[in-house]
Amino acid sequence: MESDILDSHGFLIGEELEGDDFHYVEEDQKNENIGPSSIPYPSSTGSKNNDLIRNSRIGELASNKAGLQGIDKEKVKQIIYEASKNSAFYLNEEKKDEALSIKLKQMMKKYESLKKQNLSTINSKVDNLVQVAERERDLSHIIVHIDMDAFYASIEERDNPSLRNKPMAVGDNSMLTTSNYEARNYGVRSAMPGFIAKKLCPELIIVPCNFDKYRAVSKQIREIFSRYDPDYTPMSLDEAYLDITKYLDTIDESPDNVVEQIRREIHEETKLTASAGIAANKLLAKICSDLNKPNGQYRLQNNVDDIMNFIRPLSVRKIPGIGRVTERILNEMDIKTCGAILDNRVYIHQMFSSSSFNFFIRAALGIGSNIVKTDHKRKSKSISRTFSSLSKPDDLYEKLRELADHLAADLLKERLQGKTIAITFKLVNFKMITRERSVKKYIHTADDIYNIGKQVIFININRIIPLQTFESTLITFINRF
DNA sequence: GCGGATCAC
DNA sequence: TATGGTGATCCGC
Ligand SMILES: Nc1ccn([C@H]2C[C@H](O)[C@@H](COP(=O)(O)OP(=O)(O)OP(=O)(O)O)O2)c(=O)n1
Ligand SMILES: [Mg+2]
Repeated sequence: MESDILDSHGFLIGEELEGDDFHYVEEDQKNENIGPSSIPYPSSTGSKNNDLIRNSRIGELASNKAGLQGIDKEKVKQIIYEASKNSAFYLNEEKKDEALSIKLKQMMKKYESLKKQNLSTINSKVDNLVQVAERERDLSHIIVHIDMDAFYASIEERDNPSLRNKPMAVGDNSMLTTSNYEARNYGVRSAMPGFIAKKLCPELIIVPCNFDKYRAVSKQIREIFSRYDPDYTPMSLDEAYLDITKYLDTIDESPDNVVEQIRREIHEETKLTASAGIAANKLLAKICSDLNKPNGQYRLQNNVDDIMNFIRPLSVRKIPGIGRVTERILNEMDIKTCGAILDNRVYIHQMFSSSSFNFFIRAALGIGSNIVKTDHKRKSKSISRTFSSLSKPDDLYEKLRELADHLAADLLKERLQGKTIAITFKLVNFKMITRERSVKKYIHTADDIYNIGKQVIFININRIIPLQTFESTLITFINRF
């Protein structure tokens, strides 16, 4: 029963590794071009379909993250929709949305039947599980999450004062990595195509990425972090967790003052601003770092009452690991806030896997990992490129050759070898196909990668053209030498 | 072990 | 004209 229906959507992504710590991302971006983006949010459902079980990725942008005071969210949605509709990208989003709606309907059937049942026996069992979770609460650490403000954009503004006080974004006409706060007032956001952003804000200035600069600044701020916690955990170029419990023992200062000082040092040494959250664990610190952004900080006291009062009214979407899809699933069950997660714990228990249940409950209780460590072993190394569509096998092989060479060079830098190779194809209709293959011997050379990739292409040639994006990943590592 | 989905930045 | 790149996890087979 656990979660037969909910099949795929993988919740848990971050926290649930929990016992240890969050995941961790190192030196991102290598791409020269422009790069970035992840899961675009494009469109908006300008066309109103009354079906509530539909609309996840469509719209929902104007998240208020930073401003949007004066702007009309509906207008923004409309403009994005007009610019997106009928595009291959948008059609694919609609298709994914449709598939999700079908799953949701199934889930709702189960949910409705649960509501009719007498769950009193389950009830006490679930309450017991909540108590077990509660026992894991640890309020003995002071954890800080630091997050630079509009990171890439702030660096570009710093280095080119003519960009200041104007709506500006970093990327190119195809994709933006981030925008400054002025641009956010127009609805311009990370992972938005530049050409759409310009419809929202015709005066928008778009500057190209300089990843080397961002990496250099990242190095600077990490050095500052190390002064306060040598074991700090970097989560990306602009973000890290620190456990300043020990540091506080060495001085007579409040957590707030220490964090003020960290942010001051960042500003003095980089001329950039950061925001921070201070709380008992990583989950809460992360949520807090967003509250007074930009250039602010927020302290949540290590106190159960304060924590519960803080988390109860929070939208589930604020929980790291609950994204667009999971939010929509929960909303279907009338669960919009963390408090509602607790209220509906029995249903959550019946609807989801036990690990998902634990993840939701812990989040709703404000319980999270407080383990902050630097050590990290990568589990995969990948390279991907998007290009104008290709259909001739030989062209695909040529692309594969380039990627294989590049990947092999990267592997060499870290002396890595692996025994599983994954090739991901993104078709021009944005459908993605992954084919993975394990080999007996560890591989690391460009030729090995190329030869395996070539077979994979050959076997799948009919379903992967015309091709738009090509990605090659090596997994299952051990070190060479 | 594989393939699709989700999530973060 | 045009919707990224990198790394990780979960679920159902
Ligand atoms: N989909 C994304 C999201 C972010 N980034 C890059 C650009 C950002 O500058 C940087 C940090 O991401 P954040 O989510 O912290 O966003 P910002 O720092 O830009 O803004 P803020 O933290 O003030 O909201 O990562 C990216 O390339 N692609
Ligand atoms: Mg940031």
